[in-house]
Amino acid sequence: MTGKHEKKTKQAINREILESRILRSAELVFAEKGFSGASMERIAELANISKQNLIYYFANKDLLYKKVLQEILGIWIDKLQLLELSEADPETSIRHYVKEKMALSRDYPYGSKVFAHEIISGAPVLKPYLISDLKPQFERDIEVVNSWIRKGFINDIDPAHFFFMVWSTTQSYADFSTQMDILMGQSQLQGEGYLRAEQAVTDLILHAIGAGKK
Amino acid sequence: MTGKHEKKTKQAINREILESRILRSAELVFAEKGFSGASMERIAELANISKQNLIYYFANKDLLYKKVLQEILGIWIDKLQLLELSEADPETSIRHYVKEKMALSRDYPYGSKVFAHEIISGAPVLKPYLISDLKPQFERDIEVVNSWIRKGFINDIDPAHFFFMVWSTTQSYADFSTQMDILMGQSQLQGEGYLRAEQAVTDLILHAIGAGKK
DNA sequence: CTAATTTCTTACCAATTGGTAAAAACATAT
DNA sequence: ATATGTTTTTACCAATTGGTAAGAAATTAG
Repeated sequence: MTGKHEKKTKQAINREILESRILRSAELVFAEKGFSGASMERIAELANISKQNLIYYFANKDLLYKKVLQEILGIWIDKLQLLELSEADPETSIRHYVKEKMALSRDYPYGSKVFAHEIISGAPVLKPYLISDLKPQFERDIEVVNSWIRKGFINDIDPAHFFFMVWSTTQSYADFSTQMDILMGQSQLQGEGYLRAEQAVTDLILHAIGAGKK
Repeated sequence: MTGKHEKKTKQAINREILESRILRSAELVFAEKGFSGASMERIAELANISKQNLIYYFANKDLLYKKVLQEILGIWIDKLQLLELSEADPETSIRHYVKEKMALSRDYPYGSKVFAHEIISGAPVLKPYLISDLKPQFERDIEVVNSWIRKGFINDIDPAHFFFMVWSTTQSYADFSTQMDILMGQSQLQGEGYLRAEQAVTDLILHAIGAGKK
């Protein structure tokens, strides 16, 4: 009745801990260097184990990379299809959507960067997923926006390009944080500053589509 | 009187041709793999010369990478500071700015990707330039936008975040083209389709700041 | 035509890469 | 306590990496 965790041995517990520590290290290294630039040695070093021991847990680099991408996607998939609640009015939906996306950029910046490297490099690993999972969802979301337009809730915008704008803008707070930190000063994007960013982005996007003016 | 090209030997001409062929090849490889993932061998292969011969023209990988970045920046710097013409009204200025940025993404997609890899990786090479060149220009441009706000030409937006939105949106048409091609179909972003993208982005951005409504 | 210079090729090389094989150390179940 | 896994270490290795050194080939200048 207690699920599958009746008997968790010391080994099993340590394994979980170590595997997630490895995945975090891998995420960091892949975020900084991309797939080809990342080295197993460096990932092992960050996880405080030997390279051979790393390979014991993740048999090869491709597999480790896929696991990292998979983990990120697991988190993103939910949040990326927020327009499920299509019955809500545009302003509420979009506010929620942008907030969630900005939270992802703040809370999982390394994942976002791994993702960005992968797409920029031509999505060699992610392409199948983009086709099978993201595309249908994208088309559903476009339909939601189109219905808003038909009902006169928002301007007659191009939904696809609108989504591209929202994605790239929100994601840039993770991917291009280096540039932003330099231009604004690092402190400007921490804590309260990040809230201000969220507010600014939300306002710009709501105005862009003419939402909330009935 | 004819400048410095009175006597261009066959060698000098070939050198120029070959060097730019190498730089184009390098741009491509760096765009796909980032700095660490790119190999001199692969760059040489694309340029149809031997690795050793490549090294004869560009003594090492760091130097070649810097040259590629430098070349891109040379093109970008001009176009990135379009708000020089601050006497023009906001709508005209922004239309021009977005058009130029979209043109850069279309005409120099590889350069844009190299740039993106570099920034995502923490801008190890570009950081000094960002501080010394981009930042002052950024602050001037922010002042221009602020003056528009004071004059009541546009909404009371946050200029910094507005620029981040314009940059990330326009640049994503180069960096994330793989994703867009999958979602929209490749043909949708070629020729006429790209013009539609430009129009959509311009409209969204103009509405976002409330320009052109006097 | 010859000497000087530039370009390209051949032959290497040390360091790093991802990965294998096997035995030692450790933990668990009976 | 011992047999049975599990985890970690030690010892390698072939392939690729960026880069050097030196000579051959081609071009240019005098």
